[in-house]
Amino acid sequence: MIDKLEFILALAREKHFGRAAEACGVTQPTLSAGVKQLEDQMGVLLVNRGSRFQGFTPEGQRVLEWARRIVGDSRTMREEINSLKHGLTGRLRLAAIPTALAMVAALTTPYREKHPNVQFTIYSRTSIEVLDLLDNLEIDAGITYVENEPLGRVSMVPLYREHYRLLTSADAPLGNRDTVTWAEVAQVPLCLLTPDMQNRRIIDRLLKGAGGESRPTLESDSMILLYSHVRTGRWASVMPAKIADTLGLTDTIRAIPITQPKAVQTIGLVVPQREPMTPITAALVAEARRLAPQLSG
Amino acid sequence: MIDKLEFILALAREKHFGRAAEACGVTQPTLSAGVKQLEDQMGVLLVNRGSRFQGFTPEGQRVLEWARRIVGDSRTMREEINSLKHGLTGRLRLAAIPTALAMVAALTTPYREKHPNVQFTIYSRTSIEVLDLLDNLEIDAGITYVENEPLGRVSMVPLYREHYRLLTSADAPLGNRDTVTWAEVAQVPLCLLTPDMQNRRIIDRLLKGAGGESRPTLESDSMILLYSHVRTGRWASVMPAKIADTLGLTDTIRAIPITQPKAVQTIGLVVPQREPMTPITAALVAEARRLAPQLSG
DNA sequence: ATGGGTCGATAGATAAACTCTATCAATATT
DNA sequence: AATATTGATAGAGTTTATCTATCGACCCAT
Repeated sequence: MIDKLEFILALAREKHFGRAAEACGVTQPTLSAGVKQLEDQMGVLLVNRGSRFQGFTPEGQRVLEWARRIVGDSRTMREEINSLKHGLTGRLRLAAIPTALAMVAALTTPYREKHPNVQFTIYSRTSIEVLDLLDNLEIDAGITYVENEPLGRVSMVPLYREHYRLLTSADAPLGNRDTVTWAEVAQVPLCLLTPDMQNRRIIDRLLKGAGGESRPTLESDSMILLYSHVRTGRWASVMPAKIADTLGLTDTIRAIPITQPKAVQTIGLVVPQREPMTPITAALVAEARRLAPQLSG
Repeated sequence: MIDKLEFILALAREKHFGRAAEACGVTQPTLSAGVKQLEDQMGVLLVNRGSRFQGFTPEGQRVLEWARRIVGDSRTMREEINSLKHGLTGRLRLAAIPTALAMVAALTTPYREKHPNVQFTIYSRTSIEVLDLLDNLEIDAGITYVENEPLGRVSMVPLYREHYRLLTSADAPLGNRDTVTWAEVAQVPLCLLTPDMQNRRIIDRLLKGAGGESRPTLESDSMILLYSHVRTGRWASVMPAKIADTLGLTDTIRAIPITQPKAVQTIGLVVPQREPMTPITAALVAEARRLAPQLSG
């Protein structure tokens, strides 16, 4: 029964019988039969079909909600029992927005010291995708902005606040300054994240607010790519202080605080709002709470 | 998978493989195999056996907790989907303490007017049994004392307060009084509920508190039996005002308020503390909230 | 001790279910 | 109109589930 509910979850995120089946490790007829069996048991059509997937019926949407809950609980149960026997083992699946990736190590390192048998899978995703993955039980926790997007049925632990820096070569324009304003930054050609990233949208808003415009010379969804360009000394970028510090400054590259306005965004750990949490997730939340005071600033 | 969890629930309440199997509608080997399969999947022993059931292991107790939740959720899901399609249908299983039985009709009658397709099963049970049945998902709601027993993971809606009356023939001693005290009641030979009923224990306490002793001439677990004896005019009893009124007074039988102390016990509706409730249960809670103000006093 | 009774595990046969491959009909896409 | 994609269906093979019958361990009475 529970595996049939997993079919529903897979169908919800893949919106395609074939791919959903593949994700569940079964063939498409098997998944179709499973969905049909659920429909028979409930006595209601759950999925609108017209030779292709056309979303869920109202009843199907309710079943989907319940499936999230029941499947989640059954996984949590397994994990909890396993922890009772073997201590904390298994895999912690985490997704973080690119600008937060650099601080993930601050969470995983002490975590691993306490629970050496837990393995990690960490995805780099947009803030919206992080919440999606959480909803679909594809990750155990996310690290993202906690203020802007409407958070659904999740709990959050604030971790730190983002302060922005202009990364630029020391001999470039503004390169010798101790602080710069957003208005000044708006004059510089920048390397920025792609617009599907919330960080980019925040920076766009700040630039526009300072009377400038966002016309980045180069866009990417990879922080490493942005940074490697800045390292050449011929490009500039705007990054949160945390990641700028982590990536390390050379003698030629400077990270100049941007003031006026001194923008801050809160980044936090987000986990499904369910009691009790899986032991693996609970341990991460504990770690986040421990870490938050040190990071804050 | 979920049906295996139902095996665990049945085993928890029957404490016997054979009876649990019967309760699940399967044979004993089937239930044994189901439990073993769960144990294999979890990789842990769940049940202590020594040629007979000896309770759950610590892991088994955790699984039991989860089973309550997961099985409950899956039933709620089915019911909710069914309600979406056919309106409120199905069976509302209710258990009430004997002294509250008379007021159940005040709940079921308006309920039935709004939801004519819901059927009722109503058990008369002790207050402890009511909570047990709730825990084991054998009933949807209970009506019992809400103050005395420690209530577990349940929500409650207060319904009314019990005031006690001496039921006695008009020509018996005290029969002509407008009020009596507990001390006086203690002098009368009474018909009372059996001591496993909390109502009896409360009355015992009150009698003892008034310097008397509880030596009922007749005990029964049936209010009808008690009342039929009182109706002969040769017996007396102590009952809550609600039930005395409902049973109806004849010209020869009087229900005399007992004062000093004017004892009151709150009776309420108890339902499993789970969000969301089954539609059938939610409707009952709504009815209870609507009814409570009228009943109070 | 010994024998009847109870309880849960086990074996083997049967029935039910599940899942696969192959294919079809309906709809999109070009 | 030709082709590709999508999900449903048919049929075979396998797995899983359930039953009946029986066994061994334990309990309790004699």
